Amino acid sequence: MGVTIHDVARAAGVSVASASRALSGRRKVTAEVAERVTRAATELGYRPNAIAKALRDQTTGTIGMIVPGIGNPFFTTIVESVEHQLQETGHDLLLCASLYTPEIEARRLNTLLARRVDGLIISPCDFEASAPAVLNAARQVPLVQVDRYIEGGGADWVGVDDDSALAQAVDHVVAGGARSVVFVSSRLMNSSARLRLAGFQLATARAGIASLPPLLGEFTLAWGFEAGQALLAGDALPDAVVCGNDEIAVGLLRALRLGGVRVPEEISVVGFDDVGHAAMCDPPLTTVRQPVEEMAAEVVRLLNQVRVGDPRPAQRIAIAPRLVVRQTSRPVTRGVVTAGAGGTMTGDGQEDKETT
Amino acid sequence: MGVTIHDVARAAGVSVASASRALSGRRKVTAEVAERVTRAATELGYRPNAIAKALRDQTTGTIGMIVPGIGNPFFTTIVESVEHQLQETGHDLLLCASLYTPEIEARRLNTLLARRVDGLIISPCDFEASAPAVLNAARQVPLVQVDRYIEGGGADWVGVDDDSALAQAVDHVVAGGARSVVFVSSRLMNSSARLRLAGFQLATARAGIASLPPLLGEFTLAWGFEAGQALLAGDALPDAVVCGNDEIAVGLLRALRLGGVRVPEEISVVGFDDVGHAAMCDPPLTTVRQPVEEMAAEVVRLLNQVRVGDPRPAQRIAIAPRLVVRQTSRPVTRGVVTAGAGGTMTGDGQEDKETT
DNA sequence: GTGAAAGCGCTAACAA
DNA sequence: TTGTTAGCGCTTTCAC
Repeated sequence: MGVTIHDVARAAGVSVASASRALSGRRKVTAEVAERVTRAATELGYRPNAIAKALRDQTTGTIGMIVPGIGNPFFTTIVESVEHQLQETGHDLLLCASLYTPEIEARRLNTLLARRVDGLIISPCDFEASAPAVLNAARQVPLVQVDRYIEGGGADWVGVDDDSALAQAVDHVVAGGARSVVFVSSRLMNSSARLRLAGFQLATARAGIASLPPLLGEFTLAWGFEAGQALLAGDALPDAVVCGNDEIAVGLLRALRLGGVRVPEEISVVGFDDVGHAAMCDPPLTTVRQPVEEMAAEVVRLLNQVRVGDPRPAQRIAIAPRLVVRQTSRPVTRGVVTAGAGGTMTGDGQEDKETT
Repeated sequence: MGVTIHDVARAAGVSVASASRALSGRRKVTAEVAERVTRAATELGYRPNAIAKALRDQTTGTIGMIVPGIGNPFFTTIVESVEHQLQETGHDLLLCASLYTPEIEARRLNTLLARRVDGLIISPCDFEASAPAVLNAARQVPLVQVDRYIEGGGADWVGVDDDSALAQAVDHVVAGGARSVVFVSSRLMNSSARLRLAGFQLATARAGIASLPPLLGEFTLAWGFEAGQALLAGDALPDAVVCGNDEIAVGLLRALRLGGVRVPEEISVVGFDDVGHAAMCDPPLTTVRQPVEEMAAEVVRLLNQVRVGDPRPAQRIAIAPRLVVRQTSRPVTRGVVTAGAGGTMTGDGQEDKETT
């Protein structure tokens, strides 16, 4: 390291100001100077020091993002989409994981703030415990929550319309003949878990069917597997299971398979997210697809629009998801029209039937 | 933003130097001063500016990491492990994805270098095309490659011993009675694809069995599915398939299932990586587990030991992996001892049998 | 033990 | 158009 703009200026026989102007191209210099400077720069292997520029400009060209865990495919998808959206604005992404721990989350928030990120995107791990640190951060820098959010509505949020999602899932299994449905999801320490359970209960009530006690653990394969075993150990299987995410659904499917239960003949299973593996598990998973790319676009849009200290009310943007019908749910027996629900078996996701 | 150390110093009635000393605690100040400064800092909500500190110290406390794609679960696992290892050293991770594109990779490398990361961890997406940018970066800052590497051996590398891995996989299916084996993997634009194919060919030659022409596409579910269909369309199924990663294996399994082929009765399938889903697919996948945490530890160790400009030879560290036998491969019929290979069906990964 | 001041690399006033 | 210079916030000599 070590060749600075001074070195370039000296080599080109001009002042640092001219070198800076030539390099940035944002101010007029003679073609001659421009030429000499650029050549000197490449010859010396000059690399602009983004740190110095950031200190001078009071802006880093950096957006910080904190998600609970990068192991969860839903979060990696949303990270990818955000990164994709950020390309447009020329910002770099500083990604952190909170490991589902409010303390680590708060620490990450602090280091990102210390690094003077221009904006913050976060999916807070805990509905309550994450609140102080998130609100404090929102006071310093534009901040948008995605997917999960903190209590009190003090900061902007973009996510999925969980009520709509669960209504679609429940209505679908009911249309397939289910009369008893159980919800398998995460414990209620985060907003997603809360909203989805609430949406589920609303949907079952409206459909007039039995809502059995929910099984709440974690958003993981392991918990799905465990919950499946618990179901098998119970007196009678429900007609359908709706899951809080796809990981749970896949684990549950595995447990049911081991228990010799046929899906969807004996029981329907619906997931949530539509991660990559959903179309490749066996049978391919019927699930609610999150509109990840749209969510990411909204997040970035909101981030650019936020002004710290501006007392405008917090925005809340809930995007409607779409049910993707595959083969873990029984075909519709009445009411809803679903083209070719009993049709050919495909696993490549190309011929998924989607409700409209 | 905006409260600086000057503000703190003024509020505490001391000089900025004393404030700095008190805050960092790295130099002596009277208890009285320390107390006044810390109180002023908290009262004003002072946040040290890491950018200014970095400029002054010529070190950012930051490690840059570039992987081909964050959607591939193997890379997310290694990222998590690296992040975990970095906790110890107090460094933050700046994560980027190259999206499997050398041009994007080179750009990421440049912005990371501009941000003056203290070190670089990279899994170069292309064996050849990635080389110039990676070598150039290695000249500026400590750099360690992980998993994939560039041609010519010009930079340190930590990865898995692919020869050992493929030998274990091939020997295992051969021990189960396979006489013809096909390798399904990625095209040879990256080192992993090359090494694994080479390891496969070596292993089949040594085992004295038929090595059919490999099927090379991408490290994705979709390619695995497609390759499976190709296999089904062929004249005769091989006795076994060894895959370049687990994604391929899962996609392939799906295609075989749709084609009505029973695994492992009619054909054995072995994956590579042992990502989370491997234990939960159907049947649970026999695969070679990458020693990810050890790899991450080695990477970080190497990174701390690298000195730019130091002409020591490039290190190459290949860690031996371990075969995890689950249920996509036929039980051993002769030779190798594998405890309980015909035993109970479990899917939770707790009772996986591992070769020793 | 404390304070004044230099300087990290850069850009934008301000002058010329 | 070009050069000189101040200053972003911080830490660390160097005097005292």
